[in-house]
This record gives sequence, structure tokens and C-alpha cells, in this order.
Amino acid sequence: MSPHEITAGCRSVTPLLARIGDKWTILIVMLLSAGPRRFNEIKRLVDGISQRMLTLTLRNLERDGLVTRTVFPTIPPRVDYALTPLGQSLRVPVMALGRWVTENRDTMERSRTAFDGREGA
Amino acid sequence: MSPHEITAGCRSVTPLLARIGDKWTILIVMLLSAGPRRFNEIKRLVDGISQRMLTLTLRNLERDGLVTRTVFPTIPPRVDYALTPLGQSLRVPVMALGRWVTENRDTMERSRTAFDGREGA
DNA sequence: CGGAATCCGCTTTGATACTG
DNA sequence: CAGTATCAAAGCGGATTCCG
Repeated sequence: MSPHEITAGCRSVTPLLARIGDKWTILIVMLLSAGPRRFNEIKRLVDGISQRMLTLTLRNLERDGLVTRTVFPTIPPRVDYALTPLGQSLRVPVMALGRWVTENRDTMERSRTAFDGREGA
Repeated sequence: MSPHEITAGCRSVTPLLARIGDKWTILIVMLLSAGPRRFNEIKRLVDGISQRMLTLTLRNLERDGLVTRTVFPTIPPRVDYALTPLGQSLRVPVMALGRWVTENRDTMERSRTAFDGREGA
């Protein structure tokens, strides 16, 4: 496989990485993996998220088919969000990445400290 | 495990995802997995990257201990970049994510088209 | 309750020019 | 060759206000 073929193949992966690497997506996916939640329920549980970003993040997840949005036409309105099977399946590779992080976080942190020390001097 | 514990655990994963989800990191990691490369060699192979972003991306990778930078004090200067064992190990979970993308890209794309169709109407 | 609309600052990225 | 410096453009995220 030529270098250009390698990089060409990765260009399809990066967009997803960028999507789930944004500030809130993973948090919400993992939270919903425990079961459906209402809008304000998520807002309370995900510390620090603004109403705007929660709306946008959920909308994108719905658009990608990772989350379903169910409206109950009651008063006051109620909207449930739940992971689709596709969303559930995404948890597998994401948690593999999570394991890599927990296993190598200290190594990376030491590397950073050493690097920054060399620079500061 | 409580919802807050779930989201708290994910907060350590998101920073890495954000790092490798940026525009160029994955491309460079995968390219270097085939062997060391010189600066301008990478620049040629990674289509569209600017000199500035290549410098910044490589510096961050070096800082995180994923890539080594070797300077040959010749004239003209020569600098080789290579993946560390840590960088090599990162390929495993990243490629798992890559497989998920290739397996589910079509499903996601259909979901997006359907979603956008509902909106436009 | 669950949003939508607006404004605004910060960060990321790119283009360009210069250097040892 | 392998960078650094500077500037401008774009995108992301936050705070606030309004609505059915």
C-alpha cells in the first residue's frame, strides 16, 4: 500500500474522530448507554454543558443515526433521547480507545513534562 | 456506576480524542507507521497540509511521546520523524475505530440523507 | 420543558514572508 | 531543508434572551 493510499484511507476516519472528539459527544453517548434520558436530565448529568451545545450535540447524533429522539406531546412537553443499535455498537471501539488512554496516560504525561522542561530551559 | 461516574471517566478520554481527531494527526501517525520520514517528505505525502500545521502537529506528537524527532546536523539540515512504541501501540485502537467507520459509514450516510430530507421539507 | 435566535470571544487553521 | 513569525479567516462554544 502506497503512502498516498494510506493517507487517503485515513481521511474517512478523521471526520468521525473529529465528531466524537468534540467537547460533549462521547460524554452523552456513554451516558445514554445506561438507558434513555430526557433533555434536562442529560443537561443536569453532564456537568458544564450549555443548553445550546446539548441541543446541537443531540441533533448531530440524531442526524448520524446514533441517537433517537422521541417527543411525548404532553404539557409540559417531554423529549427522550436513546442510543440506537448503531450508537451502542460505537461504544466498543470507543471503549477500546478509553482503555488505551488509561493504560498510557501516565507515560504521555511524563513525556509532556519532560518535553516542556527541555523547552523552558 | 452512577451517571456522574460514567461522565467523569469519559472526561479523560475526550482530550485524546480531540487531539487525534484534529485535522492532521491521524494522517501523520498512519503515514509514519510505515517507517521514518523526513519533514518535507511528510509534507509532500500528506496532501494539503501547510508547513505551519505540519510543524505544529509533529511538535505535539513529539510532546506526547508518540513521535521522535532526530536531527542530522548536516548541510542542508535533515530531520527524521518516527513513531515511538507508544505511537505504534496507538494504531491498534485507532484502526479498530477505522474498521467501525468502514463498516457503518453507509448506514450513517443514509441516516444523514434521511434526516436532512425531513428538515428541508 | 425543550428548545431557537442572536451575539461575541476564543481557538484552530491557512497564507505568506522570512531565516539559519 | 526545516523551520519561525505574523496576520487574517473560519469554526466552535458560551451567555443571554425569547418562544410554544
